[in-house]
Amino acid sequence: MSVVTRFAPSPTGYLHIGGARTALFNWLFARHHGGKFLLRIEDTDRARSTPAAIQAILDGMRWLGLDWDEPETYQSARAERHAEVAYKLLEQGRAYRCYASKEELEEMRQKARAEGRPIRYDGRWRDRDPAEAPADVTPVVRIKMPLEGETVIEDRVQGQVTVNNEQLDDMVLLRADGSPTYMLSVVVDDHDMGVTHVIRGDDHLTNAFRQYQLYRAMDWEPPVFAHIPLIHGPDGAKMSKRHGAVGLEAYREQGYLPEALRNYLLRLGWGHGDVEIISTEEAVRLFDLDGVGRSAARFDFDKLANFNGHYIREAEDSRLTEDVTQRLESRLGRSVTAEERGRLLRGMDGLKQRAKTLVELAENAEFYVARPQALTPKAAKQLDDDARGRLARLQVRLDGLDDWSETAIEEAVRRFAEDEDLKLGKVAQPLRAALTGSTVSPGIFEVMAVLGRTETLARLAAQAAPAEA
RNA sequence: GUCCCCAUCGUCUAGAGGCCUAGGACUCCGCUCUUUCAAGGCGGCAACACGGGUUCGAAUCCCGUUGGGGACGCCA
Repeated sequence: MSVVTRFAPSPTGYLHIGGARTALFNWLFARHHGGKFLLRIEDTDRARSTPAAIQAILDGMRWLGLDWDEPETYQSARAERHAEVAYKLLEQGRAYRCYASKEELEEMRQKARAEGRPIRYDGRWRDRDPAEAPADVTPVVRIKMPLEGETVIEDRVQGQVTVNNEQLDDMVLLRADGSPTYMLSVVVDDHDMGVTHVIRGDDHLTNAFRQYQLYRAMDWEPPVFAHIPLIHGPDGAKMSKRHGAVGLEAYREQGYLPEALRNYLLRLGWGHGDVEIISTEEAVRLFDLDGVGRSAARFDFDKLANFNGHYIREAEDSRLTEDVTQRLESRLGRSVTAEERGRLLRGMDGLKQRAKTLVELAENAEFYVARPQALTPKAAKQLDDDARGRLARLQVRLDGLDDWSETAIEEAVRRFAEDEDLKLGKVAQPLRAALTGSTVSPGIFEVMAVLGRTETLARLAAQAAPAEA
């Protein structure tokens, strides 16, 4: 049997981090087994689903590199088929019309809560004669759940999970307006789409019992269920706005690389021995449900940042330059010239060793594009009168340098330091401050080479003491 | 309240009865390299929630307690 998995987000918010991981696991599982990965938008909540949210999901999936195999399905387009299934159940006597009003149901719940009883529909119309139906209530269709026995699910992650059938009430399949409920829709869609493995968040575990019974009522073979634990925020509570990034696009803006997020998300709740850094190709090869843990995981931005730094270091300079250029342009409010872009590209290798996010990378790269406006406090400290005098003398030396290669520059500066009987740091730090406006940067000789002779000398002149008398 | 699930360093995890004086990664702290900062290398702090069993032997199996999470909609 070929594997078919699916990711079925509801477009009521945005694609959040938990959803992204669920999507990733489904994608990996399908790819690992050479099966299909499908995307289904559960937009049946007409009131809350928005086009913007659908777009955010699609964009997020693409950005994360999770490609789906067929055009995505929109659940709302399949309402007729869902209803058809419900009517069939009705014909077979496996479902019935319920005329209980909303007020009546609310009262039922209140009472149950007050008496400390389970909050469930009591099946009052299950065997009642439809002739008794009130004329002013349009009925809903409810499924007849088994009254006794138990429902057992062999969950691929949680193991054997059992519930007493008394716990399962007769859920609504079709609303009064004839539209299908989520419970009906998922089951019908998963069945019709040929989904073999339902991999989803833990929060659906109790739904699985109900859905399992629906499959049985239709005489369909239930899929394999795998309920993966939820992701919590650093404080142990459910991930929410308070925890910073909400939608996937926020992670993108904050400068995380998709491959880094993929790797990090993979390691949240899945393990394979001691390996931490796992390329996507490797992940496809190694991933299986056996490695999925059963307890909830907390999201740790520090570790994500660490992974991100790793992938930034591994990324192509041209790709990083492209991204950084865009970030700098919006930061500077002007376009980056070809020459400046060339500096970014040449300086990228040195730059990328020192950044954990693309935002940081762009910040650190800014001096290559724009002359430092204000010195950082520490940099200002480096440029005392002594240092400025030193720079002036160095400037003269550099001015006469024919070969502007990194090695030639280094040689010249080192010799200068020797001649002045100074440690290299005494020359390098003021130099760094003058050239970058900061005390932190890539290797200073590399910076000089990348900046070029003209620009370097110009920046030096701006900070050096006026020529000695 | 009822039901379901979970429980190893601060965090993510390895561990499927003896290999565990519990391993790795992130964080933090030293040292090292060094023109700064990173990265790297070396070292350090730090955990089997608790109580009962089962067994020659339990982090690993069973039961309970505690703690955490989730679900109880004509939302998905």
